[in-house]
Amino acid sequence: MARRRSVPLTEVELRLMEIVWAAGPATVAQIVEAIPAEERPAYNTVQTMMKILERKGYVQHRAEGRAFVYKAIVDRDSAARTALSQVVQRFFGGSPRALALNLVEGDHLSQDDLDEIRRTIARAKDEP
Amino acid sequence: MARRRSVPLTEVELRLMEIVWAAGPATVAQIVEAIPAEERPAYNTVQTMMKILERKGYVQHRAEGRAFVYKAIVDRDSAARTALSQVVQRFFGGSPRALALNLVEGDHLSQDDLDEIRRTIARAKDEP
DNA sequence: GGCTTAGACCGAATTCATTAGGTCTGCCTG
DNA sequence: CAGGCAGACCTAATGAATTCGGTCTAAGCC
Repeated sequence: MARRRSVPLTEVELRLMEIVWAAGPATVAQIVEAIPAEERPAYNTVQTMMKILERKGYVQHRAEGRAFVYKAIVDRDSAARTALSQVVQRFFGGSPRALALNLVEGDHLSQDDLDEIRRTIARAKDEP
Repeated sequence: MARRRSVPLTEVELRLMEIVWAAGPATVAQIVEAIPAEERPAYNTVQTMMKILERKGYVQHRAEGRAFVYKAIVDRDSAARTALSQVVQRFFGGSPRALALNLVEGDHLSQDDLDEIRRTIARAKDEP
């Protein structure tokens, strides 16, 4: 089995991935346009970042006319899971249970949140 | 109110913080010794990292004899909370509830885990 | 056919993380 | 008192992340 790279996404990389995840396959130009003008980086910057994201294994490109169309090959859920398990690994001894308990015990959640979680657990119990 | 820096901990930085959290205030020499010989970095490396951790606001030092004793000024729970809320912010739209539901709905948790979480929620309900 | 232009490619500059080598100084020991 | 040593300080080197400027090329236009 080949070694997975799975380098974590940095802030800017995530910003670009969000666009590709939301918009589907896109050219560099389209990605750039999707960024509000005030914070829009240079075309070349995005181009470089996409190349890095491809090296990291998050996207693939194919030539379409003269442009490259980049397509996500890691979905958002998967990236979220990776990021989350990083934290679980680093701060909760690799135990998602510890994290969940911490969430429930801390005051991150409202009573409504807790109720919904309880309902969800009850529901899950019925369909194993 | 002054602006907090709260830079996230990198992998190596966390490694050193774990030692300080576990052992309490320690000199650079003590921290170095707490690392298994096979993976032990140079004294100077640790010294530099501790200086960075101080700049980032995770530790403080006081001179004790000729050596600096570093003391954590951010506790582990706090760091965990920061790291976690990073992920919540980045991948769960800032909603801890979304994360909790994701955990419960995904197959990260065993039935036992879910039961315990439910019990914990029930318990929390009684002592608001 | 020459000009314009979009877009890929290359390389440079900056900043932070990580690792570590020298240097300097004051304390302790023979 | 000289030599050794611990430990702080400064500096450097490498590598990744970010940001772009320039260059080159091929397609389309006049």
